[in-house]
Amino acid sequence: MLQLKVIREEKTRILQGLRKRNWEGAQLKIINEILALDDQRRLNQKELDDSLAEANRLSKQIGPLMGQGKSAEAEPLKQQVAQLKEQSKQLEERQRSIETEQQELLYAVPNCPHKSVPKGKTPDDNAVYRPWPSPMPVLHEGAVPHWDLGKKYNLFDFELGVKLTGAGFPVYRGQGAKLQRALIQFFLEENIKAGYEEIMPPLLVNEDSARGTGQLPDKEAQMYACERDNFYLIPTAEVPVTNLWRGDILAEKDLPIKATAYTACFRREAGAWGAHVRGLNRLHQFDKVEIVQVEHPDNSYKAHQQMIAHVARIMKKLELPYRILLLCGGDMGFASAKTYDFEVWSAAQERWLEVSSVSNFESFQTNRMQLRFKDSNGKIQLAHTLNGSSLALPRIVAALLENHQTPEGIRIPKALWKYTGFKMIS
RNA sequence: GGAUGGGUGGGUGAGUGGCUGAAACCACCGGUUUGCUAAACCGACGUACGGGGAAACUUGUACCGCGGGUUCGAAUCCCGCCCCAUCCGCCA
Repeated sequence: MLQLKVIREEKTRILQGLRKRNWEGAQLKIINEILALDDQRRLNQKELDDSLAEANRLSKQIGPLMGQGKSAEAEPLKQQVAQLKEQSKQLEERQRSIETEQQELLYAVPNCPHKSVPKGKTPDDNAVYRPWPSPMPVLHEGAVPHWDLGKKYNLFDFELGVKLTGAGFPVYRGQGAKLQRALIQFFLEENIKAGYEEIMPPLLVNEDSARGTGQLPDKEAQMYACERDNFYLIPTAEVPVTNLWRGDILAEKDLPIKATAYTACFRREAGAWGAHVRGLNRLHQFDKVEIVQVEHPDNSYKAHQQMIAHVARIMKKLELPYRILLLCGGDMGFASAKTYDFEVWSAAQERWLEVSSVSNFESFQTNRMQLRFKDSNGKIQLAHTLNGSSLALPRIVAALLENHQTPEGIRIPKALWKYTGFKMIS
């Protein structure tokens, strides 16, 4: 969530940013409501503190009096304290209700887009930040989509997944299974080479963690929940990995923290099914390697660019056509200040598929999870967090199969050979 | 699932209901001393939200797992919850 201090001090900038997210009159009023509540909160706190201070002062006099046996003199003091206490209780209740209301409003406000984020309402308004520079690949006669290739070479099986679990839970097998493992290994190794520490986190997290990265309270419907134990299956490794530092106050020299993790990801995606979800395009369970950075606010945008360059390098090694989009205000995630999407070309479906979303959240997540650092002046400030996929497997597999298919079989890019152990799927 | 013991500052760990925001030690930071390093010594050393101040800083309140209660006054007493450790059972 946005920092109160920032809303107070940079209201104009925040309002401008929210307009970029297509917020209008009524919604924008929330900002004023938050600020009005803040004035109330501060006023009320002063009153409360004064009341408590007076009660403390009087209480301190009572002890000695009782010790000296002057209970008659203590009696009126006791009554005064009792009165103050009653008053404090009311003020405290009021304070609590103000804070709750303010908190709820703050939760409803998305991150303020960076000034470089373009205006726009839908995915069509996203800017192509880096187009694919070469001509699109031309497939041979009789080329087919990945779901047919999967069947033909026995790489994955959706019917079996339905038998075991339900739709959206594919079973990978044979070279298909090994390809998954090879990609995971490849991505992790690339990330480690780039200075990321490998993390293998739990796949179930508690409520605090889900709240820390912003999955709760709003996106409850997206996560699978184990109600009995109050755990959630992670929708992305971002959740457990970022929460590793929840509540910490880091030293400035600890920054940046760079972490990578492979995990299975679980998404309910309720109601999102329909067109364009065939095959591996959209699943309830999928594999993903994630990169996360905790950065100094001064460096987070530089880090953002480095992450993009890093993901681009991996895409290149996979020999797949891709482009990078700069998302418009209307298409950005709730918590993000700036997001680049990587899209891979699916040659048989003839459309772009999102395979990575690299975002700078600035202090939106860290404010919620109180992830801070002590700067060189000894001041404590919120760190910035960034994350991105490097990469999500299913659509990469789809593109890989489709783009690299030949009449003789599917060509495996050279970078993967040492992980797959085979150069062709046939 | 059963039994027992625990949750105090970055860590270890004291704490008879008022003098405890909290001893001591370690770590960290600043300094002194010393060819260098080490050691020794001295000092500072929590967080949040308010008030005052341009700032350094100062001041109020809250916080000893969380939430309630008793009391003029709670880290300390009472109740509920959560979490952790160990042992037993089950188990890859």
